[in-house]
Amino acid sequence: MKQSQLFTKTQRNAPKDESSVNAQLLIRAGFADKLMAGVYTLLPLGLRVMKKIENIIREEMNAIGGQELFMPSLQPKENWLKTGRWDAMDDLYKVKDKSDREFALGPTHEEIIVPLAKKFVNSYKDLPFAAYQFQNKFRMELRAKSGILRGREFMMKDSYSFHLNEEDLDNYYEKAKTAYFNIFDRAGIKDQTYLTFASGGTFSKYSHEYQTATPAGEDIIYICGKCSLAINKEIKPEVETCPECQGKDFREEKAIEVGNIFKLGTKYSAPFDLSVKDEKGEKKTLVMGCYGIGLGRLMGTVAEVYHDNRGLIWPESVAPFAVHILSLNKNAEAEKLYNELMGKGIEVLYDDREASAGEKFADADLIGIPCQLIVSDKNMKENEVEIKNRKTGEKSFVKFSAAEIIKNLNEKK
RNA sequence: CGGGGCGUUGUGUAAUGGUAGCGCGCUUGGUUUGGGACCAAGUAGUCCGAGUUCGAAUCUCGGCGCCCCGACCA
Repeated sequence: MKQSQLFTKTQRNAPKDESSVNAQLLIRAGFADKLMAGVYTLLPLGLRVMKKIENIIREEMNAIGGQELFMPSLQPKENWLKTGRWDAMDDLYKVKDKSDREFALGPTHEEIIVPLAKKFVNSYKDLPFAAYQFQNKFRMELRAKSGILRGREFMMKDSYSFHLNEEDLDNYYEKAKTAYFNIFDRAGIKDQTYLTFASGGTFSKYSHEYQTATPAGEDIIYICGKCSLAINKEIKPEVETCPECQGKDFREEKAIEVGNIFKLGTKYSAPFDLSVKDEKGEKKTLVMGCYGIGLGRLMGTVAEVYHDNRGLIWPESVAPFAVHILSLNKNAEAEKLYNELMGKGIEVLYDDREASAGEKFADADLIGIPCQLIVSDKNMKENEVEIKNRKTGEKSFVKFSAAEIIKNLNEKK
């Protein structure tokens, strides 16, 4: 994409009403715009990052047999009454239509997927299965905060698995754990993301959170020095030794909860009487698991983990573009290179604006595309392109040819 | 929901009772082009409502909004 065509612009100053790093940088660089507290528009650059994250998650969910679907946000009150959450959940958005009929704006989708499963699942032979979606969730947070990390409307991947018995759930749950680590690995934050014991399991004693250690985190976790499993502060008083390795050595870190998986048991299947006949003809209420990842929160977390004083530094896997061409001259070379790279399927942002070199460098560093290609008269004298790594600042010069550039990029992977 | 802070052009700020000013952006013209260039001329603002006062961005009351701390967060 040509940067001159991009309708968003960078801002030199951070907005005064944002103090979190993720919001300051994402807004300054033109990835997001705040509509109101806890509600953000994703701008073209931000949406590209979100789609990258979404695709990583989709691939990993498909790999463990997840089937993608899409459920509504506007939901009938009756379903929520059935589980008791119409009254019990105080962050539920409730809306009325003209005839005073009430609806919920979905904060999660157990109330929808369980009745849905009931329509199709009749036999133990239909089990197990897992379904997932990417959907905006609505939660009436009393206090939205930390930029895009805690919003009132936010994109979430939620999956639900359905099983005949606990053993089968355990089996799938372990697969989900692995898939989640793959996701955080591919998003570039594996090294600082910890599997964390937390409260909230209705079936097992604990649920599992994926917590990414960063000073911007809202949660406090205790990381076992021996096996790197972590324990959320909310349950630490109950847990003296590491449940995994019996270690007693913990270090405290602030962390962001980027994912959470639960064994739900029959908590939601029972109210809707979601059951099948087993091999002996006996009625069995289904056992469920649920698995969530906040995509916006993941994006914000990556921003918190990867930035410097000049701006964002995206991992290649989630960067809005693979390369950023900075044209410092008025000749046609940069445009040619742009077309050639695009022709080879490379995602390119091309800074073709009438702007000073310094402004282009500053904006490129702010936007944080991992690889900058600098085309200038100086470099063209040698018939070269300068390749600059956003993260390390390392520069290399290669022949002015798309093939040479691609070769160089591949060598660095 | 409790506590604290804040609300001035698109954005960041100054003006503490007396002419709403500055940087950036944007527009026009010209000169520039390897780390947010320069000159000139323009553009645009006191969150909303009430009150005090000769006079309110400034003081008072109410509302709305935003940020931070806490509580809350299947």
